Amino acid sequence: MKIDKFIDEMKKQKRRVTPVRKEIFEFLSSVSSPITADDLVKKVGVNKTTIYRDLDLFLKTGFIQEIDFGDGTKRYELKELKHHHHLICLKCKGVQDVSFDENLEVEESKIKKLQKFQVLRHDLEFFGYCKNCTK
Amino acid sequence: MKIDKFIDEMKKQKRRVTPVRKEIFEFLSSVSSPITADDLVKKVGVNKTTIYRDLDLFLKTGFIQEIDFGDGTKRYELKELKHHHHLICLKCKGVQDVSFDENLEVEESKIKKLQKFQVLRHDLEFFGYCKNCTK
DNA sequence: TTCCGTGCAAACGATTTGCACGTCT
DNA sequence: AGACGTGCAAATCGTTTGCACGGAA
Repeated sequence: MKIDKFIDEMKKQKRRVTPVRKEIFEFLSSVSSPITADDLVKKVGVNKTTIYRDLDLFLKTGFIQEIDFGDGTKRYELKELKHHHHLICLKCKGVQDVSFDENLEVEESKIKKLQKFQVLRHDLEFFGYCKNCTK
Repeated sequence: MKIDKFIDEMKKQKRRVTPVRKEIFEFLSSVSSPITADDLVKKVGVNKTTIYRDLDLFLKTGFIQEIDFGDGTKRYELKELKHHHHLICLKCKGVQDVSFDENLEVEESKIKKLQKFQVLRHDLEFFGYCKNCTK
């Protein structure tokens, strides 16, 4: 997402576009894998309370999404165009994206029908070894 | 799983089958949704350090699996016969199981071929509203 | 003036670690 | 004896809260 669109959207939602928020957004734009709050603290050099609060705001306003790899630390990435999942390397901890041509909607409609459960979203992560770590 | 099989397997792996471990196992057998370490502390009445250590052991020995719903607390359940996923209600926090007839192996082999990533396992959770909470 | 954004310190909740003691083999 | 199991207190780590200050609308 372009920073201009971010600014417009923030203004539309009556949120202040501060230098700190721009920096957080820019850093999120620059990375290719989900990052932790602590990554942001180190890179942006802002108090962690602010980082957590701004991440919270970005979640509410829909700019980012939260991902949980099950290691006790939440990660965040820009909510981009395409719905995708993650391949997480158990050795080097690297992350790649993967998208399916065929998605899980078929399963979700079955769930709705058979179990009367209304699915809003799903999280799917794959764990294993990446190209470099397989050897 | 029957307690006898648990005992046999523990012995086979040269682990001691203590009263505490039996209780933990029994409680895990009795519940229908994944439980937290704290649930066990309350129910079994054992020190939390012991709970965490025995859960760790059970993970290593393969009796249980860890599930992360992204709420900052890990949950555990017996590793049963059938691979399944969870439907998590955002309102009442209830959990149901769901299994697919068709699994994700097709996708996993594609991942292996296209991205040279060796998938060992995946985690898939669905979030939404259960029957009662939908109204 | 009244929100809103930020920083700092303290609080919190889940999990882990260090150490002492007890128990099974 | 020696390895393993448990309890207790303290430490750690990620995240949240309370409060004060400063700036923008």
